[in-house]
Amino acid sequence: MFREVQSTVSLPELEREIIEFWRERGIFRKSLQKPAPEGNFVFYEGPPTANGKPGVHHVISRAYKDLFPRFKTMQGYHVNRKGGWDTHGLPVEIAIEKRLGFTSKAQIEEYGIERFNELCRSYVFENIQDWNEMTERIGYWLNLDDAYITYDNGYIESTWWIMKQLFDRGLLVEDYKTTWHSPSSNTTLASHEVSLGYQEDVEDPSVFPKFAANGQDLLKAGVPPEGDSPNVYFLAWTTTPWTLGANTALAVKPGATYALVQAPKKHGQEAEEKDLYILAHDLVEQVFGETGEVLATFPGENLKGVRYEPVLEGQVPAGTDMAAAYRVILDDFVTLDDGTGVVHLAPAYGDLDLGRKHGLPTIFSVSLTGEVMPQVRAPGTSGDGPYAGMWFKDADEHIANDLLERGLLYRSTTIRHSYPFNWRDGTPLMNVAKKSWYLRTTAVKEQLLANNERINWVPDHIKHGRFGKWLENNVDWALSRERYWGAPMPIWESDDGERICVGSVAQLSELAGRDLSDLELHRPYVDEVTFEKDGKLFRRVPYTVDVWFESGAMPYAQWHYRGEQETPQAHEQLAANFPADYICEAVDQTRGWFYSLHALATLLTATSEDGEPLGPLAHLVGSTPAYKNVISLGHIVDENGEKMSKSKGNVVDPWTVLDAQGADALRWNLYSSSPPGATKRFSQALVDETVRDFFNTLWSTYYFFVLYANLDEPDLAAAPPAQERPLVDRWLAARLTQLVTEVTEQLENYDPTGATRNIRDFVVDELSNWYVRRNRRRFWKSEDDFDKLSAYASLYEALVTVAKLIAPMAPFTSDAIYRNLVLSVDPEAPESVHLAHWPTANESLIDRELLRDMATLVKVVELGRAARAGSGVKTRQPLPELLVRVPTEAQLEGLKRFERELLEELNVKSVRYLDVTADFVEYSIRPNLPLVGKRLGKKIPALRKALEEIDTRMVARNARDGATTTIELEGETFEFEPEAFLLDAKSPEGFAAVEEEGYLAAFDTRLSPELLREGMARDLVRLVQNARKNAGLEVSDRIDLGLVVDGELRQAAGEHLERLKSEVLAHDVNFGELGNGAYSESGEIEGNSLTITLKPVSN
RNA sequence: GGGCGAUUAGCUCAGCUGGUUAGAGCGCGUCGCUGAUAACGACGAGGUCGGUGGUUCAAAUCCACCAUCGCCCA
Repeated sequence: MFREVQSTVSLPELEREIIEFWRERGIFRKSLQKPAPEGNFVFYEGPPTANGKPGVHHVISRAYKDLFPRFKTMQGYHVNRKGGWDTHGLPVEIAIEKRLGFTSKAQIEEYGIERFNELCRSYVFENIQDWNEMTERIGYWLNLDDAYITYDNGYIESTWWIMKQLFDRGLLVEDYKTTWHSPSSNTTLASHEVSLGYQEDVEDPSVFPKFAANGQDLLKAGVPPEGDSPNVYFLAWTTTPWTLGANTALAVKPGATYALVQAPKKHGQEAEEKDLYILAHDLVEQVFGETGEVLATFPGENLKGVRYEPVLEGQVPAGTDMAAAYRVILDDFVTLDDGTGVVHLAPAYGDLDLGRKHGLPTIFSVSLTGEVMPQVRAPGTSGDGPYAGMWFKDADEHIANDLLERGLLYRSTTIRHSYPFNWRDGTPLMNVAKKSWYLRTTAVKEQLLANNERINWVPDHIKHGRFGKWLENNVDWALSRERYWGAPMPIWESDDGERICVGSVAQLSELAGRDLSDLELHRPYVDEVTFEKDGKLFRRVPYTVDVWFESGAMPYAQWHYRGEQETPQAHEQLAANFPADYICEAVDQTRGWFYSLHALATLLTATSEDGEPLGPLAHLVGSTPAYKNVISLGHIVDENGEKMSKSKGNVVDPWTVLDAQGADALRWNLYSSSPPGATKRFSQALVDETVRDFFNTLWSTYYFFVLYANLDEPDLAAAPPAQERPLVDRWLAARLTQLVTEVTEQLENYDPTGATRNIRDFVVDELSNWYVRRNRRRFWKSEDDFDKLSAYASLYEALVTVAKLIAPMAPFTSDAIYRNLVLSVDPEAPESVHLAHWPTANESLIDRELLRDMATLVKVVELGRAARAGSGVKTRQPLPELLVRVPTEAQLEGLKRFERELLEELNVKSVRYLDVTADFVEYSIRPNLPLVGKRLGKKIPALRKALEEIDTRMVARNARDGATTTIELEGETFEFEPEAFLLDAKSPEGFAAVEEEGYLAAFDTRLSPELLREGMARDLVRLVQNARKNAGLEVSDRIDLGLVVDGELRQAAGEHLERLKSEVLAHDVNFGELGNGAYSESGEIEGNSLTITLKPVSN
């Protein structure tokens, strides 16, 4: 009937069979083609780069990605899972540079961009085979045949189209940008390259330049003129003297107190002349020690706008308006922790954003190759300055010395701090403003925030935390890169600065006057395309585009979408696949892909306040974020909470786990061990525990069913409807229904942790260790066909439903169970669980009272087991009577429905139900705090005291009768409903009893000879069963049994002969030995020795 | 330096809007049970709920500060 099932299973082996089956029968393809009455569920694959071997962290994100498309497919959605590969970017270039032994960009150009990019192109798919194998092995269904690849011409052309849209709206502009620049190789470094090169404990100058304040302005500012000295200086502090020529402002802190101080002209020359200084009052002592005398104090605000003299001039670009320069500004970024509280600002070298904020001009002191410019000289002098051409770090000392000499430096010393260096050649970096192309995301900041409100973040704190804060502090997106292996920026420029942004190959062909449809859109080929327009020659700007822009363009570029040039079908395709219903990546993508998708979608779908389309996609899809639900995964660490890294040797290779425990166990462990956003501790041991705890239990339940169903061949189609089955079956149906409802809701809320834990508890605790254990006799013993068929049908339905519920999480095991159970009964059913429909809950099966009563039974059984253990009487020995008390009358009545289960489970002959006020039960009473706490407030301690002295039996009676109890507390009278109190029943004297929260179970342990003999009979059964097992018999084999027993034991065996025979499937029982090669073994029961002989007989 | 998150038993984790005696699984010990289960059941050992202070009749839970770890940014 069903395919035979082994009692233990090798999941990895099973999974390989299922993979083979999926492949042969094209199950994934069929899941895409099956009817989708619910429409599209859109999933976006965040593209990985296939250059390295995939690790556990890749497995985890793919496991989470896979779950929801499977779930939604079963719910009747169509889920197109287009794969994708990220191919461009600096890490690829660096890998190639490393292979070629290059340390600078010049070497790349010398080698040839064409050859270099060719190496990059082949490198990015170096490990594609490993990726594909891993993807298939873990059951990640993704359409890899039709994957998008970011280096494809079509993909690049789509990014061009997007850039043109933004350029035309004035959102793609060129401006200065602060970058970490390596003057040794004249290159901007990417942020992660910068962090590679940070060095601790670097010695740098620490100088205190003196900027002469304008006396008139000071007067106006209310700073009192003091003494004879005409010179009042702002005392600043800097570690980069080479930037002093680029100074255009000084900043002070609003709200802070500043001081006018008289102190020596130079540090360490106390006896000499004094100067007047302005600095933060809090820092006077730190700077001057005992040598400074505070003459006056005033708020920092007073200093706003005061002019001062620069100590060095710099190179002023043509057209720069210097009117705003050399004044004091106010800004909260100024700190009073170190320095002087007066900050020297050089917008060109690190303070660009502050400069913008305060409208300061940007002037320069050092070239991009690290040489000091000739314009750097003392004000009022002319000709090339004394530092012209000097390496900028070498100039520091000369500048400091000259300023000391000119009386414009109070002190020159050194400090140790961390500073970034070029990670390749160890030369210092410069923080410098360079021209760069920006995407003006700040122009749509409000829409970015508004769209974020429409996204469901898991975990939810990301929404207003990490992501929301990032959006609130949004700065324009620096888009251009001075690199080679990337999508080229489609901007062509004439010598006089006219720019054309090209939106398609067709447009470029038109401009160039030749057909470029075969043009390879990478450097260097695209650089070779120039054209003339209006008599001017246009060349492409030398930049590539930030790879994050490409990834963010994926919703459009994966279809090679190019807006207005497209057919209606192409528009439809885009609209049907945008926005995403679900995406999932690790938390580090918050400012990566999560942001790039969000920013581009917001820009492209923007509408004006009155709903007019601004972005080119607004008319298609309206204003929308790029995704509606997003899971941001925590990172994975080893079992000690440490980051996995090769150097620590704690990296777990996914294949060791996949080969030993299998993909389902790995997936299930990932989903259930902690919520998606949590940092995950991971070890193979934990996955192994998942196998033992969940999969083995599920499998043995399934094995049990198949084993007995194949013996009995029940006609499942003829089973009575669930409502008409025995109580315990109806209970199982009710719990199963609840489970379906809950799991569906949990998955719809993107809570795989809750769903997997919920299913695990049902399968292990309720299905296996309660239902099957309690009911197993019904499967192999029942003479009652109705009862037996009900049991088979109930277990069958539970197993099939569980197989469907776990299908999205454990796609292999679920399919193996489903296929055997369902297709053996109904060959017309879908051939894979992944083509089946998600279970629906029939709420009418949820019988609340039944659920409550079973819960009561379980509780009483638990207490009963504890009481039996405490009684010293072994469980096999029947006891005469069980005494039970439960908190309410309703529960008591309900429990009576399960009396048979109670008697069997606790091996007891009868049960006595105690009235809730039964005389020999003592009570203690506690307040039900959640209920009365708020009402009583400060009177709680008084109530506790009152309850110690109250007549507990009266309260118990009131509870039974539903009457209120009146208690006076501190002069005030309170009426308490029965629920206001919790009654704990105390164990009666002389009984083996256990009580908890108003439940009580007690045993009468007086044993009669009859009961003792029954206990012996059960011992006998157990020994015979053991002997059967030792003899290597099958469960269903029938035997002839020979018993050599004496005395009490002989009598016990005689009295319970029929039971013995049926329990051990004995055809015949002889009191004597069976000869002729019968299996034989000896044992002992209660001091009586015995010999068991048995041999199988044919049925 | 800033932002976000975490910190509960030896390990992995639950603990909802403050409220009964802080729980589960694994591991450990003792006992029991077993012809579906590499299981199961009972009992036990194991916790200053990261620390300090505060609010409250009542704090693992709320507030403040601090510490450690992780991620992101500077």
